[in-house]
Amino acid sequence: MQHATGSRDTKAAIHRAALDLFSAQGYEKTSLREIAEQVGITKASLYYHYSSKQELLRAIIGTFVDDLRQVMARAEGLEWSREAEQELLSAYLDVVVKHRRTGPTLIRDIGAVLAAIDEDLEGLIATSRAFQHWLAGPDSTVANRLRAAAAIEALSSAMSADLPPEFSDAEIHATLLDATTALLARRSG
Amino acid sequence: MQHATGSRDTKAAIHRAALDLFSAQGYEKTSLREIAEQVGITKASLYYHYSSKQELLRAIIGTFVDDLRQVMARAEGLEWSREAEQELLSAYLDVVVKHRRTGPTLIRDIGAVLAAIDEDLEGLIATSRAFQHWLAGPDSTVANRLRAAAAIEALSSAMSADLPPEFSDAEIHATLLDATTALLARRSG
DNA sequence: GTCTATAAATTGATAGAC
DNA sequence: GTCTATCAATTTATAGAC
Repeated sequence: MQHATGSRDTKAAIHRAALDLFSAQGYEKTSLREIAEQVGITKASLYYHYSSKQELLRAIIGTFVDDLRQVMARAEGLEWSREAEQELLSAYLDVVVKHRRTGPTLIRDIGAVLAAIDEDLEGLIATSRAFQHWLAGPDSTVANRLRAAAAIEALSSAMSADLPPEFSDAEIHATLLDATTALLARRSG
Repeated sequence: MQHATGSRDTKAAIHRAALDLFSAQGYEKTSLREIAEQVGITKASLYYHYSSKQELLRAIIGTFVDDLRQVMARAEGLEWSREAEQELLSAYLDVVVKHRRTGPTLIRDIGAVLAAIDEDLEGLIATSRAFQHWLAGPDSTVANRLRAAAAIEALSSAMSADLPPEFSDAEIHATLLDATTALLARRSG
């Protein structure tokens, strides 16, 4: 151990405190003073580890948005089939389950998140709409697009529902894939 | 017309601008300067119509949270049955569909909303958890509670999905009730 | 690596003229 | 009803000592 109480611990403690506070109060409403206070250091020390509030948010979000975007982008130009749909739903669930602890921050402060990671917002919205359209199936009526939107919302319950720790990621995955498939089976056309 | 360009118009314009900006950026990130600018008046004039930022938020939210709480509270002490479930899901959908235009603000800034309406947060969370537990059905396993959470998320897609105006409230209601029922039919036990 | 001190900007809100 | 002017508080961020 080179760092008994060294910089790694402090940096990790800041990360943890920020995740807790962002999840509980939201990004905008949480000040760096508050984070520093919880860690037991001053604001200035916090700036030694993270050069800005946005960089702290970036460290928390990690690759969540990019992972999600990549999965949705796989629908572009892909012909719809039940098999392809199962594959994409499963991949989407993999991402959501993997990052589910940072989910509340992502959902609640999507604006701040997108500003922080400097994603192409227009492109992301377009990709999201295209994915929803694809998930509506071969007959993409308004009702079927609404069912697709409901399905995507249902998948995101992996982030919002607080589940006991003994319920594994695999069980969450299987339960929500099954539930979403049943929902989508109601598509008409 | 007693008020050609009178106070009613300005107050309504403030309401509209605030709803737009809160929905697009969130409550915390939107300043009163920004709202006043969009309306074409000064902050001071805004304060003539609304005595605080919280009161402006209250005017936008209206009875949404209270309506939702009342529906969820109906599950307390009610024995579960398919018929009762359909009734409560339908009532829940009525509320969500009715208030769907203010949905984004409600979801994104739930903390600010609760602070503004001074609801009993503890009680609301308890009611929400109890409703989810009830919706899990007679065999309330962890998996079934997750399915219930997914169902509730699916219902809220009435707020997030942007649908063409010719798609009626009744159609949204019917589509989501059907989809959610199919999802819940996957409950085990 | 952490501190004190402070800068620079923005915010919600108020006083008072017109 | 709307304005100008301003207040008090808070925020993100930086400078420089230790």
